[in-house]
Amino acid sequence: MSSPSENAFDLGQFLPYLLNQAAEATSLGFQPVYRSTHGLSRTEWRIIANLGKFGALTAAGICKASHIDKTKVSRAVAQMEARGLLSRAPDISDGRAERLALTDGGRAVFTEIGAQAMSYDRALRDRLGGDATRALVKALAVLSERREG
Amino acid sequence: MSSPSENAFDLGQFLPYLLNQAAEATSLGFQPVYRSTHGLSRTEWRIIANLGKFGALTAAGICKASHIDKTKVSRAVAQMEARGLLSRAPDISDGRAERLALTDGGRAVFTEIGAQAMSYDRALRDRLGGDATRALVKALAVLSERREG
DNA sequence: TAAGATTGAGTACTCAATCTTG
DNA sequence: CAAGATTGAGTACTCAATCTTA
Repeated sequence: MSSPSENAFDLGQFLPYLLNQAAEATSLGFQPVYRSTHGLSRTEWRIIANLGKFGALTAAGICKASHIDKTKVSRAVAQMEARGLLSRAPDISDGRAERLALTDGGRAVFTEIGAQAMSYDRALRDRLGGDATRALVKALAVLSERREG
Repeated sequence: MSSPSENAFDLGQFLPYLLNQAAEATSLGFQPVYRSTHGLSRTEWRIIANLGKFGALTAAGICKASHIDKTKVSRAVAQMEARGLLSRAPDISDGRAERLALTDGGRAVFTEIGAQAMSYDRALRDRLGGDATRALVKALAVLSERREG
C-alpha cells in the first residue's frame, strides 16, 4: 500500500515532460551552430529564420509567426540592428509599425545556419525513419493547437 | 530565383522547433494547476514529482533523474524546505550528501497535482488516439537519447 | 480606446567559483 | 583531487506600465 503504487503519477510517462526532454535534447544539439559560431541566442536565430523565410515583417508579425514574447523580440531586434544583421524602416501604411528585414550580412547568416539546420533536421528524421517522422510531425501539430483559455 | 525558394530553410518544418512548440503548448496548458493553485514553479513541481515517485533522493539524484540544473535544484529545495514541502536529513553513508524527502504536506500536494496531471495526460492521449500516442512516445524516446558531444 | 513598440523593476537563470567531505 | 552542494555575478526573462500613432 505504501510502496510505489501503480496508481501514482509518474513524471516519466507525462507527455508534457517527455516533449520537453525531446525538445531540449534536439535544441541543445543544434545550439552550437548558432551560438558558438555566430554568437546568437536562440531567439535571435529564430528571428533571422522568420525574416529569412518571410522577407520582411513587423515586430508584431514576428511575434505572431514565432510565438516569441514581444519584449524578447524588441530587445533582440535592437541588438541585431546594432550588429548589422537586420534593418528597420518605417512602415508606409502604419506609422506605429516598423518594417524589419535582413541585411546582406543577415541573409548570409540565414543561408549558412539554415543549411546546417536542414542537415541537422535530416539527421534527426533519418534516426526516426520516414513513417515515425510523419507520425511525429502529425502528433506535434495536434498538440500545438492553441486551445481557448 | 529570388522568390521564397523551396531550397530555403523553413523553421516551421524544423523538428526542434516543432517539438518546442508542442512542449510549450502542453506545458502551458498544465501550468495553472501547480502555479495558480499551489504557487509552485515548474522546477518545484518536477522536484515534488520525483520525490513522490522515488521516495527520497539526494540533490544530485534529482538532477540525474530530471535533468534539472544543480543550482536550480539547490535554490528550489531551500525554498521548498522553508515552505514545509520537503525535509532534509544527513545521508548516513555520505557526509556530503543530504537525503531529501517529501513531508506529509508535500505528499498531499504530490497526490493532488499528480491526479490532475494524470487526468491532463489522459486528455492529451485521447486527442491523439492510441496508435498516434504510442508512435509519439517512441519517437520522443529516440530523440531524447543523449548523444556524446 | 486600442494597437505597435519600448522601457523598468523584479525575478529567475547560467556559469564559474567556493566550501565541505570522500 | 573529485564529488555533493551552495553562493555570487552577470545576463536574460516576465509582467506591468508607458509612449506614440490609428
